[in-house]
Amino acid sequence: MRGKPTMNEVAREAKVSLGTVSKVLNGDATVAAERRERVLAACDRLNYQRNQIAASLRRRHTHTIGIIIPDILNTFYAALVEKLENLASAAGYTVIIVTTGEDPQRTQARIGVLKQRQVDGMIVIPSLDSSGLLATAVGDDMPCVIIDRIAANDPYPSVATDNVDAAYQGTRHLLSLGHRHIALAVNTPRLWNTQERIIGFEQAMREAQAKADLRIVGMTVEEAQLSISSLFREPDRPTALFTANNLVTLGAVRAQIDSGLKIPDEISLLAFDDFEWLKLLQPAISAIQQPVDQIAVEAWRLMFHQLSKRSIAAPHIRAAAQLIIRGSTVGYVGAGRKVVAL
Amino acid sequence: MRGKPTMNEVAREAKVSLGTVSKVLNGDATVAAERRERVLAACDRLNYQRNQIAASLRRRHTHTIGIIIPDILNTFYAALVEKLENLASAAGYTVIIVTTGEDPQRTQARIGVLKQRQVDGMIVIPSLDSSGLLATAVGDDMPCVIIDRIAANDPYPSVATDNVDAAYQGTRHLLSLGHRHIALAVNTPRLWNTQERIIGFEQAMREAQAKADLRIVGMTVEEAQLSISSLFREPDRPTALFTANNLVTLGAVRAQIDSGLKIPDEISLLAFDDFEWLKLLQPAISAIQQPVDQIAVEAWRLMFHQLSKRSIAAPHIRAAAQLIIRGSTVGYVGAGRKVVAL
DNA sequence: CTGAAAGCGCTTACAG
DNA sequence: CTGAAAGCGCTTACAG
Repeated sequence: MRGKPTMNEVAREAKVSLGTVSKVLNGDATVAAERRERVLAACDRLNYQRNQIAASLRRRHTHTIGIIIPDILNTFYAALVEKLENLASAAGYTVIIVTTGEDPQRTQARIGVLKQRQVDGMIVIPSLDSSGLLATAVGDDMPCVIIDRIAANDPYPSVATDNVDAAYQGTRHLLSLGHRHIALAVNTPRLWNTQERIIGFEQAMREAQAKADLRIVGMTVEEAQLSISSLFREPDRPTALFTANNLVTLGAVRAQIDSGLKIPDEISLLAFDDFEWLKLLQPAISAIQQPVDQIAVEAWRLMFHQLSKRSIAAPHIRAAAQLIIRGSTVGYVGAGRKVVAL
Repeated sequence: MRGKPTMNEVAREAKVSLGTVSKVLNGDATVAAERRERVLAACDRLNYQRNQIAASLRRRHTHTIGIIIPDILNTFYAALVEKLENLASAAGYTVIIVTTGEDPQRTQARIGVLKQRQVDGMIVIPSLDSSGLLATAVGDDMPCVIIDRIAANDPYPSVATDNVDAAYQGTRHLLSLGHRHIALAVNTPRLWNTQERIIGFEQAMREAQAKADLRIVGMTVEEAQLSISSLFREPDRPTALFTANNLVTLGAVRAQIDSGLKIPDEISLLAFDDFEWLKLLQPAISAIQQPVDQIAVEAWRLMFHQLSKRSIAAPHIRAAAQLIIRGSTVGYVGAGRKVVAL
């Protein structure tokens, strides 16, 4: 075997025409059984592998989907990607993953390479501040679905957690424990999903007439750690902290270790986003678990419908999150901290 | 703008020939400055994006690299991928990531799709039991580099942590604390990197004439947890546990929580593979940190040399790991446990 | 049911 | 320095 065999060589080997080989490889039923066998045997003998690039050029689609995420090291995105890859793969699609690092420039550049590679569609988690250029960068003849970070004016179908409700339920849980002063630590209100979490939080606090303490702590773990450390040092600090995403949670746990504050006695902690290691901490950290599988499934469905030019009934999907109660949010007894302080 | 503009349309717009457009877009210097400008302006006006599929078909390479890993949710692999993606991207390559889930069948299938997609090369972490079919699946005209899980008979260049030395150093550290009975918990000796870690461990133990206690605990966190839980219940259990990879570490920490054993007083813990959350546990867990960045850099270099048909001087690279000492491995005082038991 | 031929959108000798 | 033409390896009307 010298070089890769072409379809032409298979045709010669099987003593049929090039078009016939193509047809049997594409499952066209109009080929006589006997010739089909000859073709299959020839493919086998030559160890033939079809050149998808040539097929793609001719067919004018590549069976490739671009996935655009901020960062593959964030396990929330990694979980989404893993699920999407399986879904796509099962449907005969392959996936190209690119990361933006929250950089609008890089986002635009990566979208460009995806378009040059002629992806059939894109599934994107917009990077910070990129929602403006998204529509022009992606274009309007490109099937696209937005996940997780949805903006009000996105022209594409979308699927995300019902953030307002999730934050509302989480806050209600904290309130039910007797907390009256709760801080919500968020990365930045410039992200729509964060804004929604703020809305849910503030609504629950307003209804309970409790003190809503909103803290903007930054996009990185280090920034969050610093900011939350100083929050913990405030004389009138909250009795419960609700962290609005996984990076902030990481910062909060670090800050808690620095401060020596006891969980849940001195500070209750509730995390948005659930992870394996939250269960390993002592006490384990309560969390809002986002419906990652469901988001991936719906996103793929939305994508697949667009690829097949089928119409989409409900193009904006919100999936319910789940509150998981662990040791970090139990047994707060109201003014317990003050009693201890006496 | 209707449909995507082709290079032909750009040529017409710029009033030059098709070949001239191709030349300026490919940086060919033999085009008069004035015509070059016209072409660039036309590209701009039409918002032209080159069709890479067509270019790839003609050029007979795609500037695409396949990356084959067991699992994207494992942060060790994710970190490798992230680094490799950046390196490749900087060199004008795009990357297709596929996962094997440790399944040889799936590995073979995924390699097949990568070949059909005409990737220029593959960087692979072989899945369990796949090293036999790897050479035949990949073929010998495909540039390939193996990382992390190297087998003795791999015909490709490779880069990995110096596992023997890393395990040796880790074991020496435990011995220096006074431990005489140490268990090494491994996933499976069918993996070459695991075998190497066993060798380093056993060598250090032999030299110290201490009791080497090798435990095979399985590939999943759940299996490891079960197996280590029962280890912890043995009357004559070891005073230190060395976990040979990150999944086993996860199982060990779960088992430790179940057992209520105190770290480091009742059991010292040293982990192969370092992670953010190991620092957040109380006490923090000591770890062997693999040189992820260096592995990625060397792997890319090896790949790039093959792509450019340059010769490779040292095709089998071993990079040194680093021992990071934290609270889980301090102050063991020899027979301390027995004293407490009196 | 079968094969000859056109064409997908580029790159690349080649002749001028 | 420029353009006309061949060709990358397929798929797909089309005529038979």
